[in-house]
Amino acid sequence: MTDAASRRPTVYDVAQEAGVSIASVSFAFRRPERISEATRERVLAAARRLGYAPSAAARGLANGRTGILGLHAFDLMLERAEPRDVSPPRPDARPTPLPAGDIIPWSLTDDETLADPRAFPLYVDEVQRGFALECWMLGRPVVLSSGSDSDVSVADTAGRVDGLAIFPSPVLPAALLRMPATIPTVLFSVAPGDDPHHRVRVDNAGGMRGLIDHLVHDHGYDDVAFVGRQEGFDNTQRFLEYRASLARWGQRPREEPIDGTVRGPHRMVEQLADLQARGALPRALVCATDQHALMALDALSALGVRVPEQVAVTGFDGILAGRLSVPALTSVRQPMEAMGRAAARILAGKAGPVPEGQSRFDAVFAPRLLIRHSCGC
Amino acid sequence: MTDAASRRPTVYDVAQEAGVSIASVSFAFRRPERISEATRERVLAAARRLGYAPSAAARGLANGRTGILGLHAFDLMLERAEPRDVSPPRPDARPTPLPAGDIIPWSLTDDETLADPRAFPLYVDEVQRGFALECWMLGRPVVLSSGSDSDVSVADTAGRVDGLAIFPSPVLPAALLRMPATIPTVLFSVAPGDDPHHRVRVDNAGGMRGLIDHLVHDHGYDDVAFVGRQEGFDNTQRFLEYRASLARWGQRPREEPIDGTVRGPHRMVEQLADLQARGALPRALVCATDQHALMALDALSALGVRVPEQVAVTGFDGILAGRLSVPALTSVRQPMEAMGRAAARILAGKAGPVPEGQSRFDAVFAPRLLIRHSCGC
DNA sequence: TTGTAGGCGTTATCAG
DNA sequence: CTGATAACGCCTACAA
Repeated sequence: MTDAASRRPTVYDVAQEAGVSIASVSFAFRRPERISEATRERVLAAARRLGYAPSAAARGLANGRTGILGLHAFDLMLERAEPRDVSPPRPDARPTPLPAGDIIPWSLTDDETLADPRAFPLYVDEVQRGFALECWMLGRPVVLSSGSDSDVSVADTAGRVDGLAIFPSPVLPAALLRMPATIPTVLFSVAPGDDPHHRVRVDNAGGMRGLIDHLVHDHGYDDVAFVGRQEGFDNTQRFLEYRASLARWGQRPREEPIDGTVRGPHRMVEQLADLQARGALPRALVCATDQHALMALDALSALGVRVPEQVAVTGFDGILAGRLSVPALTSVRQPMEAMGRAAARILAGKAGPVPEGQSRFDAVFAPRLLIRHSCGC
Repeated sequence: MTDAASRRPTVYDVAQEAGVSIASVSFAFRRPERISEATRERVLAAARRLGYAPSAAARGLANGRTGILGLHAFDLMLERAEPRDVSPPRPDARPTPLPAGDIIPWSLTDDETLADPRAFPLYVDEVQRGFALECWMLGRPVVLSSGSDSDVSVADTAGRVDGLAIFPSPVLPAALLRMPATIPTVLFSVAPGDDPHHRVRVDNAGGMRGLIDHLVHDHGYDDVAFVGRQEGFDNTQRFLEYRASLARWGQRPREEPIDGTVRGPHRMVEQLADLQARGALPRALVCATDQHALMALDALSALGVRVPEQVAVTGFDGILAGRLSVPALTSVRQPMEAMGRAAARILAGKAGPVPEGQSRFDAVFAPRLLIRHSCGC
């Protein structure tokens, strides 16, 4: 029969090959102690002979859990493909044939980003790495998924895992609505709330406070502007604490923050040029994220403004690229790896008991001021 | 009944809620065209109300494919955790409780690696990123797994995916033996062979040739030593071509290469110190990988040897850390992202037809000489 | 210690 | 267009 040859071998095939029942096959893999050494050997040998690997799908179905932890990010492609041609995910994508020929020349690899730190690793990547690392220590595979907006991908991923961590996004609330309520969830960088989801986030206020204190107290700057839109929890918190901290020092923030976002259109460059033309550049630019700060650095450089002599610039997050910019970026670093690990531990149920009087975790990590040169130090 | 409340909702629950059969529920999600708009709406509404998400396990079981692509690395923990306490994966790990308190202080995060490029991103990470990126474009989730030696983790992962890409390892051959033969596999950086696995690799010889030519022809170095053990396909190929290229220039390689490996004990530092003591340091050190080269840089620096004035050093791979070292590392960069993407496309069946007369893909990518300062430029 | 049988949640087939 | 019903491959009482 062509069956056994072509099909993926199953417990039945192995059982037959080994001359035992399917239960023994199953036991051989999952309950070694409940079976005699002899039959176990026989089963394993048969399995190897047949090239048998238990189907995770079937197992997942049978015992109600997949054993996998998931990590989902929205619009990851958009975020990453920035410098290139952005094409949205398309499952039905035409085959992009591998270039023919013996050796595929560099020019066909479109790998122009020579380890470009502006594109990788970013915040998401470091958190993801922590998540993956912890999962590996826990001996669990990780599923990574990405999808946007109205996409069903979050729900789809939710159906594959025992627990899911999710990066922030404007469309997150909508996505959460169509997620099964039964699966444990960790939300990164999302405002605390009454929902049943765990949180892992950073103490934005504390970080911003330390930064402003440094700029105002140590450097004596008296005209500190904010760069970045109030979009998302992190950025908003940073902006609010920027204002609060300035107020604490008896300073008034600029009327309107400088517009900027990492994705999509903004007016950062024009606004900066405009301010320069009017001789009204702030003494310091506190940016919502490192990516904003790096853009500001570029813009200022294009305008011939010297950093930090004329204008100081600071970031937030502490991504690697900030170490490489000129001048090196003063920033507030998040313990991204630790945050990713925490999420994984929470989902795996290895994060200890939920704190007294709380229904879920809300892990707030302290960031750390990273003083480099762009602040004037 | 407590059933419907606690359990994860299934098609049956939705069907009941919507007053249709389970087939209609399934169709509502998978075959929208084969069902009336009205019932479809009704089903979707019911599903949302119940917080229903289809179980990927059940679907995978039913139609024989999971829709996931996998990427497996051996001993990833060991490779990564280098500077820290290395603890092997242990699924039964004791809970590491999240630190208590309002805000988790930095000191408890053990996140000392301030975006340390020596630890991340490495070769694996960039390939992995390419793999993930391509999967996202294809609309497919990725599962990442890691495990060592006699571990069943490769086979386990194989049971979860429709296709699996695997990083090289000394234990790879053994692991492949207990893998189901039915699932498509891509091997990174492994010697071509008769097995049914696809290959994605780099043209080590071409890269090394260009590098040696530069060192010998452009710089006129006449005493070029190799650093690194002949372990694994890449390193061995590099070593072999190092010798061949030198021979082509009429030079003789040193008797024995300088011992070094990224993991495990080696004698690189002692050997270097020894050579220095004897006044026999080579003029140039061609290292098997960037990580070897970075170690060599450290060692030479400790010995007070100036690079590149006294000894030139080169790497291979082109990881980000090489851009940050002092002096910046001359290296041969692999198009890692492109390699990761290629692997994903092959597994997804979107890499076009297998070349004439071949039974599987063997994609060999051209690397690119990255001239920085450590060679003397 | 080993075998038998039922169930896990979907999809697909085939009637209606 | 909709509804029964039979796989799909594995796990696990329960029985032998």
